[in-house]
Amino acid sequence: MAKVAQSLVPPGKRNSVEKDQRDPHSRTGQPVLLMNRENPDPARPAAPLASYERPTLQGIAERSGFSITTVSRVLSGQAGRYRISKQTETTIRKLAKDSSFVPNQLARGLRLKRTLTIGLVIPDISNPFFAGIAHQVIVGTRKHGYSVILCDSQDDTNLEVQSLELLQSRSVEGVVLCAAGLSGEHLAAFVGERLPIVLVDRFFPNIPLPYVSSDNAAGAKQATELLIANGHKRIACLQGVHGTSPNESRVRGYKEALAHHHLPIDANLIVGDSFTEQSGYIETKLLLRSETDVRAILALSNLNALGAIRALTEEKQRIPEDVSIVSFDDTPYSAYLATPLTTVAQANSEMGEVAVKLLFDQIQSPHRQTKGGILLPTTLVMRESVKRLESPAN
Amino acid sequence: MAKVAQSLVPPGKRNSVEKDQRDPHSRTGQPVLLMNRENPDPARPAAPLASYERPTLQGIAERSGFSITTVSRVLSGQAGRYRISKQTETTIRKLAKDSSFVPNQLARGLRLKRTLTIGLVIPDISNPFFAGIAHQVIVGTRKHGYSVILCDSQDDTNLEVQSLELLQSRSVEGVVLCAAGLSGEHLAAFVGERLPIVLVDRFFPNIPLPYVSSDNAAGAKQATELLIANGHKRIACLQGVHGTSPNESRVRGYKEALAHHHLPIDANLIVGDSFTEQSGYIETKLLLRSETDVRAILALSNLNALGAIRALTEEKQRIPEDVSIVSFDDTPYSAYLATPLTTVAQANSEMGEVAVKLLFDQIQSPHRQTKGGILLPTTLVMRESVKRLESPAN
DNA sequence: GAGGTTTGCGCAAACGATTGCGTATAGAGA
DNA sequence: TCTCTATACGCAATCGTTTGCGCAAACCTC
Repeated sequence: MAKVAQSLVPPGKRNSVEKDQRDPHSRTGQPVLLMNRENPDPARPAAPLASYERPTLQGIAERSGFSITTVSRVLSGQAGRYRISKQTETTIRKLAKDSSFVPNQLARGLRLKRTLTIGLVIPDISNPFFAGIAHQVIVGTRKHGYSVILCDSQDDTNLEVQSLELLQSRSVEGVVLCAAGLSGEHLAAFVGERLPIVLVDRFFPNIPLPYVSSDNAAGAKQATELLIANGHKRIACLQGVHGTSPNESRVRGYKEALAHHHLPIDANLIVGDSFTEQSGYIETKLLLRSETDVRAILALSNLNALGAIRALTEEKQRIPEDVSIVSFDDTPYSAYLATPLTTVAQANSEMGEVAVKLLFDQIQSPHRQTKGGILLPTTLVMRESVKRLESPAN
Repeated sequence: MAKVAQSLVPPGKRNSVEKDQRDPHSRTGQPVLLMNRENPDPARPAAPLASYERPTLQGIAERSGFSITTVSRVLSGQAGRYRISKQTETTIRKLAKDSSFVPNQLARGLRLKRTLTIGLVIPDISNPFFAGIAHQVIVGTRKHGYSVILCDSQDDTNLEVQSLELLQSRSVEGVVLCAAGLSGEHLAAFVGERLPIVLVDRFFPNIPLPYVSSDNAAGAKQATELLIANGHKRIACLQGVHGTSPNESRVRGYKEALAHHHLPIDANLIVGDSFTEQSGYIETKLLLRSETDVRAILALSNLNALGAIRALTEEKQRIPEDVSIVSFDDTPYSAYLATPLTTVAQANSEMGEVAVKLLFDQIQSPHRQTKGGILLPTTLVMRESVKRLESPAN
């Protein structure tokens, strides 16, 4: 208590222990600063904290007269455990608050090997589907006291690997990854690592990383069955990127539904190769020209559906009178389209939530390898884009 | 070169300097490791790098026989500047690659006081408008070799301040901020700081921070004038959060257009208090009941417009036959709505780009205080939601 | 062969926080 | 007076990098 800066302590407290708490190295009797390795010339007092430098433990230590150690213990809430006196604690706390001390997380992370940071890698944050996931991941991790470094892989596996390495170099404690690419080969290097990873949306059968995704097969099956139940027999399927798990599962669900109802699977009706509006547009155009008996479309993404709608409108096909549509992904706009769209809604914010949970399970108990994955149910949102075919039109 | 791991160096090179480059502390003659403070017992060789620990400069140093210093210089590309021999460089580079060394950015940041990281604070990343900005910011900063820590402030000034402090504690070099709140008071504490901040979308006249936003006033004015040019005189304005700069500017633009055409400004026609669908819906409902002569609506956000559309549909008002609408914010869906929507498109990805530019201007030359802001022009996207009033209906 | 320059590299002190020990003091007990 | 035990705190190493000096050996020069 002796060397507390003058103004900070009641005069009555500046008492007999004065000398005792001086720096033991000092034999000269003159007041000497602690931490003199930082301030080699004892005659020159430490410069006051420059206003533009963030205060450090050392700053507080100098001002309070206590050691860095003690300041650290107080400010990291360990005062009790280390028997720091109430007096001292109050003094230091006040000083810290006054100088608005914020611990340097770089130094902390370096020493503790805990950065309270996770990484999030997303193919395109401006895609509302991913944005929803990201939102939930960010809010969820914050509840754990963590922050997130967000990387946009632009759906490029090279950038994705780069991002993963970058995140590693920043010592994140885990990563939520919406993977790009088909094979997942590029992720193989990361499975053995100390770095916990959780896959979201897309996963890879040959890569043993835990994942959360939608039950895409069930969703697509249910959607297809809705169309079948409404009398449709020839149903086109506008698909997305071949080889990705969501796409393959959806196509599988589509086929299963047909098979289950003893309907033929016509490869000519399964078209497209990208989740974009373009692909939906072009493939629908082509379909309308070649296959005149198609009166129902299952679009495997919202953008595919948008493209289909544009093509149908151009070709003067009414929805659902001429052509019925069911689309994957529900959006805030789905209900407001010219024909409110019947959709398969994915629980994307839940996906974010579950991903966070899986990740923190791994972070908190690194031994227990969480393998396998979780499939979240989809829900079919009925609107007005499916017409009941009364007559056996086809 | 003496202590280079055997297999890594041509035998011919292991020559006379053998003894000289030994650890000078060693008087025993036995081979002693460098950095013996790390390995206090000279008799016990360093354990091989545990496979689950990321390699460090030290690991490479031990394996190569060179000092940490030299390894650092090679791997940070300073070999030339410090005259490290080609031989040595190759050896070290190979070793680094083989052990897939990645520098620890925490340590690097601590030492260099450069973290190559910026912060991005967004009210709600799942909002497509903000997501678009975020995307551009992330991609843009990556080009500079920076990563971004993303915080979702959930439109709460407390969380926003917390986020800013968190970012500071993580030593980010700058922040792009889509601010919440009205006054910007909570940001005052950050203006004098070392931390460069760029405001996006919302800004505050009393807070001297650089900003990028849309020229909201001009956009609203142009939209209003479009309605006026089509014969509309009583134009309702569905506004958003009062007091925010975008809202106030848009309302101002709306009023200017009316005034410019000598039309009365009726306060009863300026309604709403939030950028949500709810607000648009409710206010439109109320308008339709009280003001029977309103045949045009200017919605100050896309969600406001959506709410209005829902209300109009419910009330059997056709768009644009009965009521014309112009909305702020263009979305991928705007063209696909029941009535394709005429909108004021904001250049949100440009906003992200400019924000990045302004921020890096500040980061790279901290002296030059970039004050004031930049307003990006909006563009009026004409579609079919505005009807020309031929007769002098009102 | 003495002195000067170039080459090639290492020492050790930072950066800011944490923590296992150690230690000086006060008070208690004998 | 001496030992013993809480009490209240400090020392110094450590996390992994970077960098200003410094210092040999080798090569040049006259």
